[in-house]
Order: sequence, then C-alpha cells, then structure tokens
Amino acid sequence: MDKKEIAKVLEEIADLLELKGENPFKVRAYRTASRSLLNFEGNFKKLVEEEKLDELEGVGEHIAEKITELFETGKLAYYEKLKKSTPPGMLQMIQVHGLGPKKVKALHKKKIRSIEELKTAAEKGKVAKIRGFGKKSAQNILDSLAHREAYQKRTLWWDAMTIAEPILEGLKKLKGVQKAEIAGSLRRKLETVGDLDFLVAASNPKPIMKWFTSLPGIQRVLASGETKSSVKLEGGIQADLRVVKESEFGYALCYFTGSKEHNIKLRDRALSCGWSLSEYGLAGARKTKKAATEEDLYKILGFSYIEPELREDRGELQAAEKKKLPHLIEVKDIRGTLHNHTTSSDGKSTLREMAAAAKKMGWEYLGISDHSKSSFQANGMDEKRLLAQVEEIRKLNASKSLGIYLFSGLECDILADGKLDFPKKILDHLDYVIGSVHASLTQNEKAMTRRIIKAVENPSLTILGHLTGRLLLRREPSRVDAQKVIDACIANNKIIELNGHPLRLDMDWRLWHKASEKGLLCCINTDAHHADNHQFILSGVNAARKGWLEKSQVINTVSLKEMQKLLKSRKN
DNA sequence: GCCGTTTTCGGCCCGACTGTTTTCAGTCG
Repeated sequence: MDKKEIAKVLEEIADLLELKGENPFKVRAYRTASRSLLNFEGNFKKLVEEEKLDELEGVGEHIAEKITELFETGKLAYYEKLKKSTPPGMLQMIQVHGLGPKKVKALHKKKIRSIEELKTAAEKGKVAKIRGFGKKSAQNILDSLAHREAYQKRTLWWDAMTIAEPILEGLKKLKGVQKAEIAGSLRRKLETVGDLDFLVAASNPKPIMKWFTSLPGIQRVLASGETKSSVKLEGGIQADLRVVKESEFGYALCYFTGSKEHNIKLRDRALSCGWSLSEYGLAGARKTKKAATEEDLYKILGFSYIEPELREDRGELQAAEKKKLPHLIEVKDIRGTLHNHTTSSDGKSTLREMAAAAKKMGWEYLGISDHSKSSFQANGMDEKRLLAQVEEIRKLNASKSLGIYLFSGLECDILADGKLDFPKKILDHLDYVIGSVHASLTQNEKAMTRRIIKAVENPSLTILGHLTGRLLLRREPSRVDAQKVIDACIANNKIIELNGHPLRLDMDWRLWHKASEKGLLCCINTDAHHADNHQFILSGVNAARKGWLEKSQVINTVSLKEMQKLLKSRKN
C-alpha cells in the first residue's frame, strides 16, 4: 500500500473510533498521523524500511507499527476488526454535513443504518421524531444528502478566486466596513480550496451579516450569527464570513488564514512567552504588546513577517526566527514566458495575437512552443510546419513590428521510450526545447522515471515540461520518482518548468524549496492556449512563492539579452 | 495514541452556532 492509501486507512480508523465513542484525543492522534503522512515528501519506502516512521510528527510507536503492517502486507488486522464491529452505513452517514458520531449512533439505534435508509426516514418524518433531532435537522439532512457530492468537492484556486473577488469588493463597499480581506487557504494560494473565507472589521456586524447571507446565488444558509455566517453558494462551495472589531483584525486575519499547523506553532510560541494567542488577541501580554497588524504580531512573537503563501508549517517559522526567509518572487519580476501555443497546434490564438497580448503584459519576450507531431490529438506539427514557424518567427523578429521578441521553441513529446519526437538536426533549428510527456501516462514509476531521465540526458532538451501531467481534481499525477528526476536535471544542467496553468501547477510547489536549494532552476510558464491565458502567470507565481522561490531561481525573470545568452549557452 | 527545558503521567484549542430542550449537547472549523 502506498502513502496515500495508508493515510486514508488511518483517517477511516479515526472515523471508526469516533463512532465507537473512543477517547477523542486518540481519534485526533490518528487524524494527525494521517495528515503528517500526506505531508511527508521524502522517500517513504526508505522511511518504513529503516524504521524511522516515528520521526514523523504525530506518529509514535503504535501507529508506526500499523503503518508498517499496511505498507508490507496491504492489510491491518486492527482495522479489519474495527470495520467488522461497525456497520458500513455508519461510516457513510458520518460524512453527511451536520451528522457527527453521536447523531449517527442515535440514528443507528433507531435502525437507520445506511444513507438510503436515512433519506427515506427523513422524508417520512421518522428522523424528526428521534430524540435530539427535529424538523429542521431532518430537512438539513435532506439538503445535505441532495448536494452531497457538490458539497464535498474542492475548487481550483483560480475558479474560487473569480467567485471570491466580487464578494470581497462588495464587502469593502458596505457602510461601516473598516477592513475586509480574504483569508484561509484562498489567501495562502493553495492550488485547490475547500471553502471561501472572508474577514471583516466593523463595529456593527448585523447589516454586514445580512448582506452576506442574502447574496445572490446562495443555495443555503448554514449558519448566521452575531459574528459568524456560513453559506453554500450555487455549485456547492461554502463561504464563511467572520466579523471582528478593528482592534482584533490583525490577530483574526492571522488566525483565519492558517494553516492550522502554522497556527498551532504560533500559539506554542505565545505560550512559551507566557501569553495566550487567539483570534481576538494576545492575552497576558503587556499593554505595549498590543498588535494591530499581522506584521506586528509576528514581530512580537520574535519572527519576521511570514507571507501567507509560506504558512504551511514547512520550516517557515524556524526560518523567520533566524531572519532567513526567502525574498519571494513577484509577478512583476517576470519578463516573459516560454511555454505557449498558437493556432499552429492546438492554441486558439494566432502567433501575432499571442505576441500582442504578451506585450500588453509588459513582457520583453515570448517563447512559442507548439506541440510536436506525436501529439496528434493536439494537432502537433510535423517537421515542415515546425520549420515554417521558425522562419515566420525569424522574419517577425527582423521586422521589429511586434514590439516584443519571440523565441522559437517547441513542446516536444517525450515518447514512451524516452526519445524525443524529433531528431537533433531538426531541434537544432530552435532556440530551446521543452520536453513533455503526453502519452503512455500510466507507465509504472520505474519506467516513467527512466523515460524522463533519458529525455533529460538528451542534449537537445532545455526544459522539462509539466513533470507529472496531473490535472488538478481531474487526473492523477503520473507515477514518477521526482527526486531522481530533479537530481538528473541538476546533473545535466536542465531547467524544470513550473507550469502555472491553474489546472496543472506542475511540478508541485512542495518539491521546489528543496530542489532549488540543491541548485535546480525554474521556468514559470502559463501553458497558454489563448492570448488571455497569459494571466495564468499569477497562479504560476503563486505556486512558486509557495515553493519558497526567489527571483534569482526563476530564469524568466532575466532581461531579453540575458535570456538570449542563457538559451544559447544551454544549446551547446 | 502522542508527547515531554515539568522524562512516564496528565494534558491534548476552543469559541461560535444550531436546534433542540428548557439549560445545553453536538457539530464545525
């Protein structure tokens, strides 16, 4: 069993224990261990084999044993036994919003033992008669069941932002609103988010709550109180609003931005200073220690300011303590991108349209990299069309009519055996070559790793495109030993792309910090298939920031002259 | 079940909101 599957089993054990009425801290221990496992980036196999699982936070002797058993045999006696003693329907029912272990048990006692039985019972008014339930509970259960799938799914950061921004603007315009911000994972720029969090500073929350809970497009109001409201928007995404006093805003913003793990560490620090940190302030601190902003709060606790993107408990607090946080790259540092498609393959905009839009972005150059012939589904170019495009770009550059310099590139297929789609003599005509995997995505890890490394060792390749081919929320990443590929790229002087398309964000930000420390260089691209797609540079830079990247580690922050030099030197 | 500048037991975040009940348990984040 792999890491992900094992984490899922641990999570399920937590649910099962909860249903049994076990000690809540024991339940939490399993959840913590599960999350810790998912967050681990290193070589999991090695960790298990060298019996170093207990080095993971929240994994002790007992859970380590269970993980090992699952890893080695794919089974766990303890888990099987637990499952046997709990009807499967109860596990499903605990997933329903509003139903926890106690309520599921109460339902079970009344012989309601599956989602289907729950639905029927709620419709027939049976649920409303159970002690602890009522008419409203029954209706809420029916609502939750009707939208079960939509309520559970996550949303791409990009899509969530297009929903959140108008709401934020609306909040800012309301009378009495002193401050308004987006918080939560949306503010941390996580690639997908579960809900939208808003925070407002105002002395009178009532009219703000009223505005929020009567927004157009609200499917259901989940909660609406003095300081906190939750709604479900059309499409199923949840939006939460908290209103605090202006003096509390900095604390509250930090608290609601998270991550949870980051906050726990922050509270630890406060405790060790003899204070108690909450969303409302720093209790016990002397009056002079009253923080007004997040910057002040971090300073009081002995840290330099930590950008929201870094608040994932991945070493940022240790670095902030030593004043060694990176100076994160910004969108304005970008001078052009190198992975762009045109109507020559599967793009929707012409070469000139792509160039004009890039100029509008304020960029100095744009690399054109249409698909190669094997990407038949994407109208990949054959040799003749490719060379014609190279000629067209050469002429456009010579005429200086575009106001922006174009590089001739190619997104060249890495074939199943690791060979590139064109021979060297063709690729030699280009300024650079991006190698990407588009077919045979389901190869096993060994074959895929060997395939990609073979391409990386090919002197014609400049940049490795979207490492895993994942499509967030749609397609799983292909199995590849990322560490080995990173090492091969460094050894062969190759760049890895951070594909900034909101669906991809590949290579994953979690791998960049360590990789860049080893010396790997990054190219942030948009994989634009339309002139409007240059905007995706924002999501690419977000991911780079989450990966601790600085300007100097990203090649497409250099000037045109330097880029020409860089690409030329890498061709030899 | 985990963890420990209080080394092996005792603590582990806690406040907001709902819906029920009749003063608060359950759920959520």
